[in-house]
Amino acid sequence: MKAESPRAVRSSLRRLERALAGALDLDAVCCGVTMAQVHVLLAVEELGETRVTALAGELGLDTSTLSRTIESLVRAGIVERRAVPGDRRSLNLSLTALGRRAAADINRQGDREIRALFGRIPPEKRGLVAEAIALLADALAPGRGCCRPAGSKTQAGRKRP
Amino acid sequence: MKAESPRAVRSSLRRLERALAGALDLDAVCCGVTMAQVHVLLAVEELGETRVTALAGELGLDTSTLSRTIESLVRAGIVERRAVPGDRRSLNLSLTALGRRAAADINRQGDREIRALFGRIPPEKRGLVAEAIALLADALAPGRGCCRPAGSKTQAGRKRP
DNA sequence: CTATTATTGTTGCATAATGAAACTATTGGA
DNA sequence: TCCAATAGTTTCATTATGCAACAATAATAG
Repeated sequence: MKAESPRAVRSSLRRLERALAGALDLDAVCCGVTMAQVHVLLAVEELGETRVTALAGELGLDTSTLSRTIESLVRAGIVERRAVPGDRRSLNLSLTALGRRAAADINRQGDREIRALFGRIPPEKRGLVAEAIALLADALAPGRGCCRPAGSKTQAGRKRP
Repeated sequence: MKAESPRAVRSSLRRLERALAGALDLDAVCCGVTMAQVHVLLAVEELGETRVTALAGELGLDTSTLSRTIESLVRAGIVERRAVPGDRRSLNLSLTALGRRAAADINRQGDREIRALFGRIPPEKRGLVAEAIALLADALAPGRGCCRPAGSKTQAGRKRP
């Protein structure tokens, strides 16, 4: 089977998917925040000031999911919601001082893990892997959304008239 | 920032993680089974006859989680549990005819998506990306398990004497 | 200017996925 | 025989998530 046969690639991608969830996230989960919180926290750090809607687009999540995750980060004193002068519906999101410290901790820890990870990759392949990760992430990011699981017997959400 | 700086790599890996969950899984989710079911289904297909315990190790999941997912696949007529002659505790897992058809469908669909994905990657980079995926999956697979989220206020599980 | 429509974020409901501990049945020694 | 190890299942709690309904506000049509 050729190395880049779709089948082999998919098999590796599935392993990758599982391993990423269990490796990247857990680093941070150990630091007192959950997976979802880390994603949001670091996204806010990268984007600077944002809104719930922008963040939802960035992370590919529903605004309701984001709203709740942000609420938890606000309660934890990590994220700050500030009113936007011109529009009373919108809220600007930003990291608090505590949030910036948390981000720094998570980044330190995460960077360590990445170095450990790359330590398990042959030196002459490291550049290649780093480049491929970026290429893959770019190629995957655009296509999103498809349909919902068919296992659902009942529909979620309300139906009140 | 150098392309292979830990920070840049992590950023891409986070995007990759999200995108993978939203792309790979959803293919299959569209086919009437859930994410978790697809992982198990394809793992059983790849491994041939297995047990719950072996599968749990392979996928990095708890046996209780696997047990439930398998139960659902059995109810769906996709997986078969057969007694093992020498040991009445163990059960051999295998795909039914329906399961093999489901796997074939999922694989066809998945392969299409991989080809589409690679279509969005410059031709001269495709071999590199395929190789890197395998390298990464291998480097990530070993290290597993760490600790649990700190958000949990109460402990799960029973405490009955 | 008012009525309608769109946008922003939140809340209620349902579901999927998951781990840990307790439990059941069975097996293999000491 | 009695006890420890093993295989799988069940119970409970929790995180993460989406959809639909909602409230408040803004923007636009008439």
